[in-house]
Amino acid sequence: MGKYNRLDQIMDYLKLHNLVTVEELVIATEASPATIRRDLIKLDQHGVISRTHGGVTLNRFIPSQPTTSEKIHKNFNEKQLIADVAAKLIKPGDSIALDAGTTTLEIAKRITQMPVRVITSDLHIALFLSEFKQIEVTIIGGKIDDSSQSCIGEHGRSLLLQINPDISFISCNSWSLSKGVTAPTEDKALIKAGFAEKADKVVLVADSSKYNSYSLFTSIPLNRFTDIITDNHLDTETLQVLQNQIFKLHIAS
Amino acid sequence: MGKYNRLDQIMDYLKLHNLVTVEELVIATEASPATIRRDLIKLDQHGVISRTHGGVTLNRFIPSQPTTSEKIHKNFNEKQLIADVAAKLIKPGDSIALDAGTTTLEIAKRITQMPVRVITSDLHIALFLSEFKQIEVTIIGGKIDDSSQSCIGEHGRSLLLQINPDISFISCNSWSLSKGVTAPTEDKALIKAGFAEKADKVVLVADSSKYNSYSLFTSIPLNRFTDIITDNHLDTETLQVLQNQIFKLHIAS
DNA sequence: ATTAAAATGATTTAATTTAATCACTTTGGA
DNA sequence: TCCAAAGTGATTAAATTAAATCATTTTAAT
Repeated sequence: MGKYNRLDQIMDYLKLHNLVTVEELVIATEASPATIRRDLIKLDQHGVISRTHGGVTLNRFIPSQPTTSEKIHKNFNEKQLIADVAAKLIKPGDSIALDAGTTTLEIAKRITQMPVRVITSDLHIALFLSEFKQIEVTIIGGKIDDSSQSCIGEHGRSLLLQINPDISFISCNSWSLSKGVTAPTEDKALIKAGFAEKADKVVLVADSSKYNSYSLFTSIPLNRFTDIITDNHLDTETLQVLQNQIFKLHIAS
Repeated sequence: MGKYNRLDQIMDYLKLHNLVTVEELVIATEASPATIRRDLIKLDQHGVISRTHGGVTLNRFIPSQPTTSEKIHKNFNEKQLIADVAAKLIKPGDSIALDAGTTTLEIAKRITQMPVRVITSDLHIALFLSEFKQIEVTIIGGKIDDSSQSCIGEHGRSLLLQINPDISFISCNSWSLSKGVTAPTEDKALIKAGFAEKADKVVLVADSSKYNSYSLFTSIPLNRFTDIITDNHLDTETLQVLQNQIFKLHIAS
């Protein structure tokens, strides 16, 4: 075979096979076990796979104890803390909307034992939560955006505009007081805005490292939110400004 | 912890954790390694998990070499053969619709390297295919049915009625000449019917073991199909009858 | 063409996991 | 209450995997 590079070969094999042994990969790639192990160490460091003594899997975004690389790269702890605070806002019986993202996935992991109704644009969240009987899951539908593996487009947005959740949790890659929550594409911005449209409480979950950056499309002005949950790394100046806004500011720590 | 039975505890832990070691489960359940291994053997025999030397994962329906129990329980080989035939009907550039199910998932696994557009109601298929760059994926959206982890309801159906795929692949749990394709709930029947509505080719993929059984709701009459793909275990009498119908009968073997 | 650097493969050793066995405990009738 | 059966835990031996080391091959630049 060996038509393209071995790391891609390994990744493709993992995409097709769930749980895999080193030996399987040796056969699939026609490389030696030593080489495979070296490759797996690399992939592990990138955080895309999980390893145990005899097994390898693709990380399907359900990891709870994150790989070391994940901890380093993506301020994991802050997201955990933010999700803790967010989950406390949820009561049994609530209808909640979950935007796509890793922080909202963390929220999802905290409500598995609670009877709630969830609407989401995120395939991982939908699939994950659908395994728990107490939870009724709705996915908004539409074209799948590769990078986030979530739904975009008018079809899904129209559903968001028909539904009135108790709480809507919105994540973002960039937010600021002047430009609000912004998104890199119009599609994503429209979906995010949809999440903010009909909910009783509209909650932003965003770590401080994303504050004061922005993308091309403004999605939601900050004064649309009823609550903003972030971590304790904002400087005191910004903190004071944000505390005097219409929304309630929660500092997770 | 130990409030409910250990097997459920293990399953819940697996739902949350992707790749797991025996030792982790020992800690989570407060049982001995020996007991955990005995439990894992049971779960493996039921086909719900995969094991290697040091690792355990939940089967997330992407297995390619199935567990032995799967082979026995669910006429796996027939589905493979049917999917082989089905995949051959697909050309690069096609728009195809995939109903929810394991047979259609097998079809999905055969088109990962082909540039096609896919619309589906199945969360597993959507998530799986969204990992491949060549493929544009759309999910119909709506409430998630627990048992099949696929979308049901009017919202998704409305999208199906707006779209005109080249080929629609429909699976089923029961089919017969007199009652057509039937489904256990009205919701599921309506979605299946939606898949048959606008497609150029409408293809039934169904193994012979499901022939001449039926559920409560008729979804699609057989004469709506342009092609039916099944295995070679139909008796000669039925075979003759089915060969003289309006659809083209493919026997996978 | 030559050489240094990187990547790979093979071998041996160490670490880890599993399987098998047996003793002990719990459970559900008689 | 007693007993049999099933389930559980601990121990040891066997099997499997990973890590470390070194020789070999490939690669890329001069």
